[in-house]
Amino acid sequence: MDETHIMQSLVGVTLSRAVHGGMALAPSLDHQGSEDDGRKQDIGDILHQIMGITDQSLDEAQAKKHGLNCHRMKPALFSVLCEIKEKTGLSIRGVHEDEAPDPQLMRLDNMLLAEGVSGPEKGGGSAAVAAAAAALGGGAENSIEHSDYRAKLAQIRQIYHTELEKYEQACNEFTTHVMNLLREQSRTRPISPKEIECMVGIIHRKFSSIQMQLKQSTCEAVMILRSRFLDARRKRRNFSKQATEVLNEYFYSHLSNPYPTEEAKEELAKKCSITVSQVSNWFGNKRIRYKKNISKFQEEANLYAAKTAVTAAQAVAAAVQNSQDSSSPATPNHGFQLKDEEFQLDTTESKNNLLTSMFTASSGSFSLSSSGDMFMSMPSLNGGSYQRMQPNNTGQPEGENIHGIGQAAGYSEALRGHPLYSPNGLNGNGGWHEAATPSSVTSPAEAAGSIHSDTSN
DNA sequence: AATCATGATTTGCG
DNA sequence: CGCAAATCATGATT
Repeated sequence: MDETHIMQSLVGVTLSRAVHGGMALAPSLDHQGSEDDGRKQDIGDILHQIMGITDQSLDEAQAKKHGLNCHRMKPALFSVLCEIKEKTGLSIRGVHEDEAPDPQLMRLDNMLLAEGVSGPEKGGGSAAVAAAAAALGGGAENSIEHSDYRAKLAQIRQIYHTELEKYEQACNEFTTHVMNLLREQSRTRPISPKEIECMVGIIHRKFSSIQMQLKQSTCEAVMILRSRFLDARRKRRNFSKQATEVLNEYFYSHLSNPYPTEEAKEELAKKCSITVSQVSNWFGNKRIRYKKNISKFQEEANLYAAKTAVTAAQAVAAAVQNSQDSSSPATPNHGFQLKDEEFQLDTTESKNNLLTSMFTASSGSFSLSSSGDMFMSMPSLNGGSYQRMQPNNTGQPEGENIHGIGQAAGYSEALRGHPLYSPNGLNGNGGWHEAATPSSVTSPAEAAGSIHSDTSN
């Protein structure tokens, strides 16, 4: 509106100046199409005419202007204009000196900074990417997505900066032009420096609103990019083998109560480089799918139970130093061969210590309330935190104690197949294990027995 | 391409 | 809010 008007006059001024200053327009158009002389002649004629008109009108305008400036009534007119202006008092009207920070703009700025779009060239960006990666879970396997994400982010950043610079430049240019124009006009009408300042302020505000739009759309683009890359559902990745291993180990060793506490979830999440909610998801899925048909998971259960058992057995062996048994030379892992994986005893140390103390303290039966969870709770260093009694399974702990040997019952819960329960799940009351498989499990039962005897003696 | 496996989400309950 | 169950959606396998 106003600006366009100003712009037009501004263009007029600059053009007239350029022409008046002796800049020839002809040369730039002269050297094209040199083959057709007649036509060139025509063009030349037209050009001459145009130039003539321009010169003429310019001179005319200039003369008029000069005449006006030199008119004897001019000072009087000027003073009248000043008076009117002062009376109407529209000189410094609506000057927003307060420079409102605009919370929304601040928000956008902060976000862009956090996303690494603005701010330091690479540092912030990679940090944001790293955070995104952490949220996504998984360590090294999704580095491809990282680079993809980073590339796209860099692209956005590039566009953002280019546009921002363009706006900045355009703003400055325009401001300069307007200021020149106003200064020029101040000779014929009263314009105070304050007014020029005000005008500049208006221009800046206009441009900053455009900038905000840019920031807004950039933010939007980043959000879309983020959601696209972080929406795990769209790009589902299987957990790493090791993570599944850890989770399964926990699950099967806590089969009687596979509900990890918040702390346990955090621990598992850390171990598996996944998020806590992913751990929760995993256990949710696992529980439901295990329960749905246990037979399908029997093999897996045996495997992990065996693994735990052997792990424990090894630990026990190490602790006891084959001092007291020797009564059962049968090979400990007879019934279940560990397939291929080796299990890391990263916490063997603590386990050994604990087992040692257990054994040295008492060789009899341990009346630990939830011995079933014992062996897995050991490595977690915070011992009892995993033990959460399920109100429904009232019969369980005692049952294990009936067994007499806490350790054996502990790590071979799955192996035993819960012989103490009625086959078809005595608890239809909604508790875990209402459909526990009967002792069908079994084949490794002897193995459990062997270990049992191993350790108990 | 069918099918299964599996992680994530939605829905409904207490 | 945490869970179970149903469901969706994608990855892997055949």
